[in-house]
Parts: sequence; structure tokens; C-alpha cells
Amino acid sequence: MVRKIDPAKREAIITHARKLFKEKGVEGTTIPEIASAAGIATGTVYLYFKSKMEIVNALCEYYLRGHIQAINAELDSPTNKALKDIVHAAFVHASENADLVRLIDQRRSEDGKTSWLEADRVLLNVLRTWFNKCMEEGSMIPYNTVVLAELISGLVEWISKICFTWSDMDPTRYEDTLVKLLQNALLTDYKET
Amino acid sequence: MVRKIDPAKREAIITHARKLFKEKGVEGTTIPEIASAAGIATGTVYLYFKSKMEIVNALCEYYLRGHIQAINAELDSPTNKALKDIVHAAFVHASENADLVRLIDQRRSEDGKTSWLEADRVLLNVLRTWFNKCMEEGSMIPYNTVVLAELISGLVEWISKICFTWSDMDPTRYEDTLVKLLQNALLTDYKET
Amino acid sequence: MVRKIDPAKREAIITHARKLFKEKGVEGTTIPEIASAAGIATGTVYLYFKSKMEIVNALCEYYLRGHIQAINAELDSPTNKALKDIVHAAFVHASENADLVRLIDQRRSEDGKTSWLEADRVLLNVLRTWFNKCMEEGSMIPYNTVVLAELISGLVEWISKICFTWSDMDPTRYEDTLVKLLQNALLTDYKET
Amino acid sequence: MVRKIDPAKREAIITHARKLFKEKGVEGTTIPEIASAAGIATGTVYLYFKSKMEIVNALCEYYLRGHIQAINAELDSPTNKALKDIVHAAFVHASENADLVRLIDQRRSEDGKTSWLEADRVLLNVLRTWFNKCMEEGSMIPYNTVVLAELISGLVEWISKICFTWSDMDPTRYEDTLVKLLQNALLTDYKET
DNA sequence: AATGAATGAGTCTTCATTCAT
DNA sequence: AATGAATGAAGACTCATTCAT
Repeated sequence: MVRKIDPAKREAIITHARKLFKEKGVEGTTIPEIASAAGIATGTVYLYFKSKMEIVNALCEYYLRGHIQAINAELDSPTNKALKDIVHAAFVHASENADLVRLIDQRRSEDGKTSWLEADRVLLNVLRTWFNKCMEEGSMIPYNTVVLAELISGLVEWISKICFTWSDMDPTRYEDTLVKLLQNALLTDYKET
Repeated sequence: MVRKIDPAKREAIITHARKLFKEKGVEGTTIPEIASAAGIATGTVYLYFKSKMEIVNALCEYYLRGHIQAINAELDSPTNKALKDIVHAAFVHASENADLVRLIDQRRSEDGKTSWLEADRVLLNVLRTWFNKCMEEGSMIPYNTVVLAELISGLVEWISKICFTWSDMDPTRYEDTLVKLLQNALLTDYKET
Repeated sequence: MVRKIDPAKREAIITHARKLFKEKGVEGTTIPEIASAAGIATGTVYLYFKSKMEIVNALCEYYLRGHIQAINAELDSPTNKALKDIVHAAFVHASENADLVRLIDQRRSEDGKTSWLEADRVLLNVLRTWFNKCMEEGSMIPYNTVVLAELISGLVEWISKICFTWSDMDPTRYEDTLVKLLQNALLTDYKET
Repeated sequence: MVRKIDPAKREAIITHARKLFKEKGVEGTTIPEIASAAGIATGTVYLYFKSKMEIVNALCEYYLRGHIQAINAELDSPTNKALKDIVHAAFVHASENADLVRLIDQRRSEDGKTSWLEADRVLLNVLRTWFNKCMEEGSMIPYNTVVLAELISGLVEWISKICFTWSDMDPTRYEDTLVKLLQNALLTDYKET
């Protein structure tokens, strides 16, 4: 795949599209608007992205890559600490990208198989691998790790969406409750209130 | 005596709209199509629903009402059994209405404040009340019940969506894993693998 | 032509239609609205009027009949006084029915031959006859009375429209100027500033 | 170099819209029809005009500009001749654009403040200025020139509409009568039959 | 590579009128 | 006579995408 000439232009499109999507929604934003904001012509957008949806996908991918990185960085601690840190990292990352959380959520309901589902798979693998490790070393109660990965991944995304999109309660309350629930549910040597 | 507003006609619109939404998506379905399928004229649809979105909302409400009923019916058992039964009832209801689960998920990401969010609130209240009761009688570990209700409600919806929309794994695996996770996370006298 | 049963109902339709037309324009007012305001059913309107336009026509006719009466009442005075009084009577009548002046003006531009053009013709005849009389007795300069009648009739209507619809100047200024112009233009024994 | 906005295309839209409006009325003409007649795509029309009404306004403006020019050209003669020539020029211009006279008349009754009212104001100013000059030099009887300008301008428009839209009488009769009426009404040194 | 004018398919909704009761 | 539910034609406008330059 030949990279298009000017990465800065691609970046500009992404950046301005994100800003406009946040302000007016994906449907409410037109390609000419994005082009104009990025200081290029309408047609030029199509040299960098095959369609409007590709721009959306690029933004989703960007978010998920960051999400994976944030989580990956916390996997090496002891299980209990790692669990807390993973949730915390996920929360921080989500709070800093609340608009993309909403964007992903919208797109996920649509016509399935988009490119960034790849990133989704990577995230699930990371989690599954970690769960396997924890279960082998006995720090985590055995579960079906395929299901568990999907479940936990969704749980974090869901709670982030509620927390940063709709709720006006303190995010910490959400994070704490979630951590506690997961500790109780997953850890072998944890049983307090 | 003149012709009266006909509930059967409203029903027909709902039914045929649901079928078409399932086949072609909401955006892909036109009002004239729905009218034609229901055996009435285009304009007649607007005697029963103010807009296309109202039809979607009616379907969402219908689903949520059923969901609440299904859950309500299981709250009186002992906590442990109730937990299992609630999840099971929710799964059964979701599996029977997988198309509406997807529909709700799409709409939830949109411009918020629609009528059926009311039903959402009812569901959250039902759960919160039950959690309170369980915690008071000591069968459940104390949590912030507001957060917990949102968390669990979302968890079930999320896992249903994955399970019935994307996954091809046996739904029982999802249900069992979820039940186990919740038992471990919530119950005071439960700690097994 | 068989009069429909209830003249009060016809009156109610007219009255409420006029009020609604004034508030929201003809296009902005629907038949069901008029019916509802008049306390009857939609279909009933069509027992009294063949179409929406018939209601408009009835209102135009009503205005023109009043206009003719107002003018007729002033024709017997000496020419100079009559001229002043005609213009004054027309102005007063127009100011009291500014909404109908606007309504007539809109409809006049449309598909020609409507019933109330009959009333128009009557008005033109009244004026023409009076002009003839005045010219015969020598108090008025000879003109083509057919053209003159149309011209004067239009002049009054036009100036009323400007005066009561758009302008915010004192109507008296318009009336005085018009009277003066007509005196100068028409009367044999008048030539002052 | 790319394709530039093409004035000829704008002209084509105007021209074909005018023809269609004349044949089938404004409401009876659709944008796709206009586009098709002008040999372009529907959407292209919207590159040149923001809405259907903008096309109508452009036609009205075009007419009024011509009207002003026609009148302006006649203002330098001696008052009596100028008066005749103004009326004549207005009549000729109106007769050549009878469809636009009708169009303007329709729009004037609608929601006021459209761009071409500007042209209206210019016309009134031209007339008022000329009246002032004539009154100063003593060739015209003093009147309130603001009112007089509106009155005369409306009179000409009105009589043109009657003459070219409805009447089947010889236009010359209308023109002659109008000239005579104005001569009698306005000029100081004129008093014949 | 870049441009931006041109394309044209696509759709919700209104409302005057009808007609079964 | 009265009702009011039902009809269904009709149309302006948007905007993702293309392609001539």
C-alpha cells in the first residue's frame, strides 16, 4: 500500500474532522466542511480517504490503539494492582477522549466488519493473554477467558460512556465501584467489602 | 358514528416496521414502504406516529417494558437464585428480541433524551431497589447501588449484543460466565470457582 | 342553489378562517384547523364550501361588498365633496379591514376568474356610472370612464395596501395627497395647490 | 486550473426558469424541471441559487432594474414631455415583460423583506428626486413627494398589470388616460380636456 | 497531486379533499 | 347533515462522491 504523499495533510483532515464531529456529529458534518477547515479542496480529501466512513474508522482506530497501549503498560504488576491500574488507565484514557468513545459506540452498532475491529481483536487478545497468565499463576479465579475478555472490555467501555457522556456524578465513584466489583469477581485472595 | 382510531392499525405499523428495520435497517426503510407493507396509505402512518423516529421509539419502549417485566418476575427468590434467574430471563428476552437490542443500541448513541429513556430509568430503579434490599439483608456485598445498577444493566445489554449480534459462540457460555462473575462479585456467601 | 342548513355554521367558518388567515396566512392555515376553531368536523367545512379557495373568495367578496356600500353612500353629494368623501370612506373601510385588503391583493394575482371578480365588476360599474354623471353635468373633465374606473379603483386599493400594510407614515398624509391628486386631475373647477 | 463558476450557466437557469414560470407558474414549476431545461443537474442549480425563491427574486430584480433604467432615461426632458415619456417608457417596458410584472405582483404580497425591495426603494428615490426638481422649478404642483412617488409608481404598476394581464382593450387607451390624468393632476400649466 | 464544480439519487412529511359510517 | 379517519400525490433540498482540468 503506497502511502499518500503528505502525512501532514492526512493529519490535518483527521484533526479537523474530529473537532467537527465533536461539535456537530458525524452526520451533521460534510466533507466540504472538513476540507475547508483543513485548508484543502474537497476532492483532496478523497486522495487520503476512500470515503467519509474511512475518516471515522481512522479516528476509532486511533482511540483503540491508545487504549491498548494504556492497558498494556499496566499488565506487569501483581494481579491486584494491575487490575486497579488497568481500570484506572482505561478511565483516564476514556476521559481524555470522551468524544471518540461516543463515536466508537455509534459506529459499533453499524454495518459490522470495519477495519478497526482489528484493533478490537488485538485488545481482546491482550486481555485474554493476561487473564490466562493470572489464572495459571493462581491469582485469578478460572473463567472462560474468551468470554471474560469481551465482558470486561465491554464493561469498561460502557461505564466510560455512561460516566463521561451522560452522568454528572463523580467519575471516581464509577471507577471505584468497577474496581471493587472486579476484585471481588476475579481475584482469589480478595474478599472484603 | 365514524371510523375510530384503530389500535390494530397501530399494531400493524409497528409489526411491519420492525420486520423491515430488521431486514434493511432504519435508514434503509422508507415510510411509504412501511405503509404499503401494513396495507395502508403513507399519510395514515402519520395519524399514528408523528415521525419515523416515533416508530423506532415505540419499538424500543416495547423491548424495555418486556425486559423490565422479565426481570421483575425474578426478584423474589433468594438472592443467589434471583441473580441467576435475572440474568437468564434477561438473556432469554434479549435472544428473542435480538433485532430490538441492536435497535436500542443504535438509538442510545443518538440525541439522548427520547421518551423511552423513561423506561431505562424504571429499569435502573428496579435494580437499585433490589440491590438495596439484598445488601440490607446481608446477602450482597455493599456497593454504590446507583453505579452498580447502571453497571449491571449495561453489562447485560452489552453481553447480549455481543452474543446475539456478533458472536457465534454458544450463548450459554456467555450466560454462565456472566452469572459466575456476578456471583463472585456480589454475593457474600459465595466464593468458589 | 340550495342554501345549506345552518347559516351560523357558515358564519363560524368564515369568522375563524379570517382570524387564522390573519395570524398565519392562508397557506399556513389548514382546513382541519379552521374546522376545529369553528367547533365542527373537518368534513363539515366541505358541506359549506367546495374548497379552501372558496372560503378565501367569500372573505374577499365580503370586503368588496362593504367597500361598494361605503362608496355608494357618498355618491350623491356635489362632485368635489363626493370625491373627498369617497376616498375617505374607502380609506376608513380599508383601515378597518387591512387583513382583507392584503388577502385580496394576494388572490388577485392568482388564477384569474374567481367569483368575487363579480363584485369587482359591480364596483367598477358604480364608479363608471358616477363618472359619467359627473362628466355630463360638467363637474368633471372628460376621460375614458372604463379606464378611469379601473385606474381609480386600483389607485385606492394600492395606496391602502401600502398605507396599512407597509408604511408607518400617518394614513392621513396618504389620503390627503390622493384627494388632492384626484381633485387636480378630475375636477373642472379646481386648480389650486 | 479547474472549472470556474460559469455566469452563462446562471443565465441559462434564469432564462429557462422564466420561461417555465410563465407557462406553468412558480408553484407549478419544479427545480428538476428548470435544471433539465437548462441542461444541468438538479444540484447544480443550488450552486447558483440558494433556493427557488432566489431565482424568483433574481427575475424581479432584473425587471425592476430595467424599469428604473427606462424611467431614468426620460427624466431630462421638460416636465410635460418627461411625464408622457416616463409613462410611455414604463408601459413599453411592462408590455415587454408582462410575465415579470405578474411575478412581481405575486411576490410583493408575500413575506416582505426580499432583496429586490432595494430596487423598489431606488425607483421611489428616482421618482421623488425628479418630483422635487419639477416642483422647485415650478412646473409641477406641490405634493408630498414621498407619498406621490409611491402613489405614481404603484399606479403605473397597477395599470400595467390590468392592461397586460387581464384586459383585452387597447393598451394605448390605458396609457393615454393615465397620461392625461397625471398631466391634469400634476402640471401647473396644463388644464385641458 | 490538487482542485472544486458538477452530479443526481434519495425521502420525509404535509394537507386538501374524499367517503365510509 | 355530520363526522374525522384515510388518502396519496407532490417536491425542495442535501451532500457524498466523481472527474475534467
